[in-house]
Amino acid sequence: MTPEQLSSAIVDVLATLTDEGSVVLADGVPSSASVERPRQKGHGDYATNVALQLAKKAGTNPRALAELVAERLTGVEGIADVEVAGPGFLNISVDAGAQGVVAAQIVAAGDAYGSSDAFAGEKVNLEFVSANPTGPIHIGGVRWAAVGDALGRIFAATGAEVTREYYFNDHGGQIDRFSGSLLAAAQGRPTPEEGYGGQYIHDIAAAVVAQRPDLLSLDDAAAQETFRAVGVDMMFAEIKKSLHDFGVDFDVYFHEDDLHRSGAVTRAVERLTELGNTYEQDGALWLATERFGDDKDRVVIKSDGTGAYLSGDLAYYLDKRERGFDRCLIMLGADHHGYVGRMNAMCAAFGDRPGVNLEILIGQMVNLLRDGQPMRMSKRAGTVVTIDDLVGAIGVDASRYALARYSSDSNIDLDLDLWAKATSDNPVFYVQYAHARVASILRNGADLALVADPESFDPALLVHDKEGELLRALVEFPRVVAAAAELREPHRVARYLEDTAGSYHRFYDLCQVLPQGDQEPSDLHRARLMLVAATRTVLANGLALLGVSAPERM
RNA sequence: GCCCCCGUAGCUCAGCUGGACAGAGCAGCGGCCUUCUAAUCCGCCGGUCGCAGGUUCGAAUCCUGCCGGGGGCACCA
Repeated sequence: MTPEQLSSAIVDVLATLTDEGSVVLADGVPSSASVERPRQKGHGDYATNVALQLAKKAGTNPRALAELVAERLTGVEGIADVEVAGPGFLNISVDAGAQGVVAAQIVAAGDAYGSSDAFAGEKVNLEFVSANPTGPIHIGGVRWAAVGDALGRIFAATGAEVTREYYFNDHGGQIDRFSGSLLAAAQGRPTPEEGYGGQYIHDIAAAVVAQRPDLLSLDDAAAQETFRAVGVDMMFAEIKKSLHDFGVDFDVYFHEDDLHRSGAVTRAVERLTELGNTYEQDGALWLATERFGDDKDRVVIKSDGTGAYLSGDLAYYLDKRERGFDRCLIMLGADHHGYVGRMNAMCAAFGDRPGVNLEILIGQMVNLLRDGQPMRMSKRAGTVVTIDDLVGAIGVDASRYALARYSSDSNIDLDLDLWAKATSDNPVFYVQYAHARVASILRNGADLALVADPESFDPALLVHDKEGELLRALVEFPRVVAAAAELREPHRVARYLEDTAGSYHRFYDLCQVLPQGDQEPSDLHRARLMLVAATRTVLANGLALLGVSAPERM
């Protein structure tokens, strides 16, 4: 018996009561009832507040309505007990057998367990990281690499068709500053004002020179052009490799420069002009974003005739829509939150719906702590912490887990010393250890010729407190995944896994799974083995959604 | 000045989109290993949910105003 089944059982009872006239609901019978795991022990396996929510519409008091529902619900198969409590809660206890059968269902579903069709048929475009190719990816970009990729996996699990995109800003002035910095480094001059410093600039400059030895005999303009052409590609290859090593690969690397060269920018601007949303002033072309909720109007074509940064975004958005994406999500750091207003306004100016067709997610800043002290970062001094630094310090699994474990709304302080530890302080180890323990039992069981077998599985034997607790945790998984997709909050999966790992560890502590010594395997051993196998399915599937490995041994 | 995010136990954070006496991990104190991996488990200690109003049968959760922290307010990208 799952919470979903319980919900429809409650709805059925309400329908029956309505049909026979003992209850009259103003808005009719709801399509579902909220079913939750109570926090408090002694409040049953599940609790629902339907009576509290419907009492007013039924023109009665909550407890009276609850009593009516409880009476009918008690007779439903699989439900062991129903109590009315407090102001009108229904506390429901489920039959061990009805609860236990889900273990076999989870094992049968395997990799697909947790998936749903909540977003079936939707084409979702996820744009994230999109760091400028002027340096390695720093810590802020890494947060989105972890969170964005996890979100992509979660969306895919809910049936969406997901495309991951990286917008490659290879058009504007920062590329000039980058190539200028390479040239200066190659010539042994100091980093130009507004340029990029750091060891990587020297490394790339040297690599470019090695590839093009003739370079230094060219005049500065030609040399810089070569540094641009070759250096940007090298930088980009390095970024791609770092991301790949991090377990993140994009389906599309979109070049801003292409939008300008192909005329896509011109077309997008023309479209907005046809819609009456642009005007000329001071020699520039403006987009009237203020009428769509932005603070003020924005320049699209600068007075020198070149496109402002926004012009690329316009064209890029239009391009995504023309490629058939219903939902375009863009993930940005908090330092870009000023963009949200104009981007949403731009979306509306095209006649689309902001928040639906275009959704901008803002992630707050990440600080790193070492020895309890914040690490100072400076782009000019080249003391930026990069993706490779982070992975080098704590590894891919801990990096991804640590970054995906917190709400993106919070700025976070990551203690590198903690996340590097292989101890229980470190949440990723807690979860992975649970998986390793599961794997170990399954291995040992196999040695005894014991496997989780649906034929011999008797779910009614799983009557222990900790078995029930674990089963109820496992059953939550699909709801958690769906909520994580709906709310764009991958951290819910991580928190859920910690909770479930805890339930497993407690079960493990009190319930012996395998026969000991010369003991003959009993049906209880087999039933518990099925529960363990189901736990493996959930932990492995959950970790996979976060892009974190599920080790067989630790 | 305006905009966005945050403010919950000593620390780091959850809190199922308003529900029952506020949760977890760590830190502190105290327990359990001849038995499936003790990186686990159990108990104790610990909170005016920043402050003040409001909405509600019910508020950490919604609204308003303050206070504190972080990040932004270019014809840069």
